[in-house]
Amino acid sequence: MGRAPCCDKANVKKGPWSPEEDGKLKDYIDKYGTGGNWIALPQKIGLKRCGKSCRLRWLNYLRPNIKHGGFSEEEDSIILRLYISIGSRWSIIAAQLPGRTDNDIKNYWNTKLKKKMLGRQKQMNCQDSLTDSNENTISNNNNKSPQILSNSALERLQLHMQIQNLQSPFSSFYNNPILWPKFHPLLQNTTTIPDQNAKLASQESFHPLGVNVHQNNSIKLAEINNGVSPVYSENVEQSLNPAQGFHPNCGFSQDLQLDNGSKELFLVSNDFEITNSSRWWSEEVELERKTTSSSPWGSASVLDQTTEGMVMLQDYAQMSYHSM
DNA sequence: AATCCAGGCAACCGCTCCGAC
DNA sequence: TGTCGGAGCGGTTGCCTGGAT
Repeated sequence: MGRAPCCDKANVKKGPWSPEEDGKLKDYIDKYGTGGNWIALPQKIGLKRCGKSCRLRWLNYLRPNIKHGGFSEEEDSIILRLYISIGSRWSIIAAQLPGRTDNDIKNYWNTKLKKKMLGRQKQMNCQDSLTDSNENTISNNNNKSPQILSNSALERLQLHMQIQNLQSPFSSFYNNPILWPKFHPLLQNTTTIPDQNAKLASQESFHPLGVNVHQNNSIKLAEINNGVSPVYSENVEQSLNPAQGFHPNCGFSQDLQLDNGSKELFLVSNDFEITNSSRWWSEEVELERKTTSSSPWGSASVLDQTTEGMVMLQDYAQMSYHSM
């Protein structure tokens, strides 16, 4: 038995907003605010729109100081680093970019930035298949059978495979579905765990990388954000709270240490050499990386590529349970 | 000039969260 | 403590536009 719809679908207008509708909505909110009830708002104004639609229109388009398009390199790097760190939490990412909306950032990532970062993906897959046919059997199977996974899952899996390259000394170890069947992307669907807590609990025991990541190069997430201001907001802090669904310990409880006392998130990185075959970002980005004194990921030189990979893999672990 | 196709983006859908009762 | 309903979020859809053929 589903929920009652939030509005009368039959009598609600859909599709693009007209300038008149925009004007009505903006004028009303400028004068009276939203009144804390989006559902009732369209009736007050006389708009034949769903309240949710009004809210979306206001937040994404009519709200003052909204910026559209023209993302700067700095914004690119912030988006990239946050996506790697926390995944597709667009609202949290948007909170770090004044004037940007979550929808804008989401669209920008899906249409441009992601492609930029995955630019070398195909080429690298070809190289990998020549050098390590055994290890890439699963990857090749994915390429041949995209229907097995959704496009997004496949894409994340491809990113994941790149991270495995980053962790090359152990990749064949933890990529082995026999050793880690519960967490293998192609096998995890065969594992039935009744509730999310059980999934999270089971992930806590997954430490394939724990054997080599404990070194002393701690960084503060705040420093990732160009050292200007803490990258986390109250929302981020909330999202990092296991009770709120984000589990910082997903597979990496010893790598991610949440210090609630100081309200700073510490990540632990390790050092290793970046080679062409282990690089997952595009040629374009790599060129920039080599030609600039600071990291192309922004001024956060403390965020080495290893950390990028580590946190992205953690994020992948998150994705895994969401897709189950 | 007409058609096709891919990219970009606004908007919708359905789900979860969370506060009020 | 449980239920209800609004708010918020992320994924997805579908339309529009511009470039290629």
